[in-house]
Amino acid sequence: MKESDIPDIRSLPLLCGMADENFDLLTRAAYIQNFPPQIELISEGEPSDFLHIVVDGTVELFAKWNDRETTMATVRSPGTFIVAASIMQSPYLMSARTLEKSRLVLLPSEDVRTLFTIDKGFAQAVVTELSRCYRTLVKNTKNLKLRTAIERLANYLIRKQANTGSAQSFMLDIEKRLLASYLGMTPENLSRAIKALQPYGVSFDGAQVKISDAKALLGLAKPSPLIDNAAL
Amino acid sequence: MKESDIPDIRSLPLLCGMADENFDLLTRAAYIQNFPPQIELISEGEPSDFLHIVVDGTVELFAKWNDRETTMATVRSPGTFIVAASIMQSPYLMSARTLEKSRLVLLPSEDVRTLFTIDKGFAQAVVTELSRCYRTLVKNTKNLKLRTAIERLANYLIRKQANTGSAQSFMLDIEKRLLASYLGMTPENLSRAIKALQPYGVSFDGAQVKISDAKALLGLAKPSPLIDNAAL
DNA sequence: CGTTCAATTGATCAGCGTCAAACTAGGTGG
DNA sequence: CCACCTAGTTTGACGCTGATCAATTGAACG
Repeated sequence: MKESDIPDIRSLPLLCGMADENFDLLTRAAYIQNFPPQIELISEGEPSDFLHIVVDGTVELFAKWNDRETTMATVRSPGTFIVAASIMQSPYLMSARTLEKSRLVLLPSEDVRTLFTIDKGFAQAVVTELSRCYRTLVKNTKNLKLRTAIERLANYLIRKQANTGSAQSFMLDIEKRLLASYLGMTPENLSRAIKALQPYGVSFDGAQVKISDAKALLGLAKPSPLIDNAAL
Repeated sequence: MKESDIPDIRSLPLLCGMADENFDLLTRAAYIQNFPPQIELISEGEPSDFLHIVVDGTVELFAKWNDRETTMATVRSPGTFIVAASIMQSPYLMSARTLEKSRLVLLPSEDVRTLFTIDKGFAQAVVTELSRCYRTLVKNTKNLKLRTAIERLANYLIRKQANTGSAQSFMLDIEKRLLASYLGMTPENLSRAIKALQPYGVSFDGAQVKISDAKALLGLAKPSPLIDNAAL
């Protein structure tokens, strides 16, 4: 790892509570790397050699069985993945691929386990991050199992609108095919879901979205903090 | 907590690595309780006051939204639930109910967080347990999203058979309606799945199951360690 | 201009839930 | 001993959700 990379990662949630001497130890063992989109970073079944931290970009976690494939979660900076596999010294249960140009830190799993026992701040950060991952997965699963595709889209738009200043109009910042995957549906189905939201005052013009009747959309979406609030 | 309860719980995976003096501290704060079947232990949205440990019995974790309900996981002894919520001081994301007569230990979340910082053995056990919960949820989600109802039943039967000595015939140890819920389907659908397995040499007589052509069943089920192996 | 790939649209189908009805088995009380 | 009740189970009919396949449109780019 180069000197110049260090400031970028010192402040990551997982590492900022760590004692300086331990952080130095870690940086000597860690890698930082840039990846183009659509690169498969890890494959399920492989031994978990590295804990991955997303510094920039987006990574999709997915799983396969018998020629079928499903998206399990999407990790954005500053998230991490495979904390659990690293801790347990067990094989990956999911594969990961970049969705866009991304920058990752790779920490050798062995060092993660060592640091966990010698650095209290890091131990605290690991357990917090692991809890966050667990709860994110629970919320994701609830979203998928309890809501229809249309309801998932409606809630996504409401969250997006809130994140972009609550203006009536805003831009989608990802391709629709990726959005479809992120929402757990096919691109065809997303097209239909978009049309199905028209009666609720939602109109699309390319990547431009306009919500003209927020109340009607809320009535359909029925957002719940126990599913939609990322901070919880 | 009574003196007589202590031996039962000293050896639980979450507690056995703990220093004696810390364990004593904990037992003075913890509760141990028996519950009849079908009792709702916690409800999603409530503050997470206690970490729960299943000493005996079975607990179902489920979630609701907008009058719909879905099973998220099933916890058997010696499992735990709501570790993540306890650590994060966040509200429960799932509700829990007993499926059968069960015996639980309740540890106040505040003590869990305190002990985590002062007892290394406990910290290690917590992070291991949390990782296990996470990975169990991932496997569960893969099972549900990648397999059809029939395939899930086939894999369940194969696992069950292995657990009961690999005999050709064995008994289901739970009601079919509970099995249906555990496998993420309706009782009606389970009935149909059972019939659909007949061509693969599986016959039911009440709770008695007979697998006459294990090879055919395996060909359908295609079990994978990354989904079906509880130890991974 | 063609080439390419995303996005849309329509037709069709598989999986599974819902509803209602029939069937079964295990108790209970006359 | 039998009629009756209840709850779990099974069966059939039906509909909804969403995937798949194929064809078309649209937009970006060399």
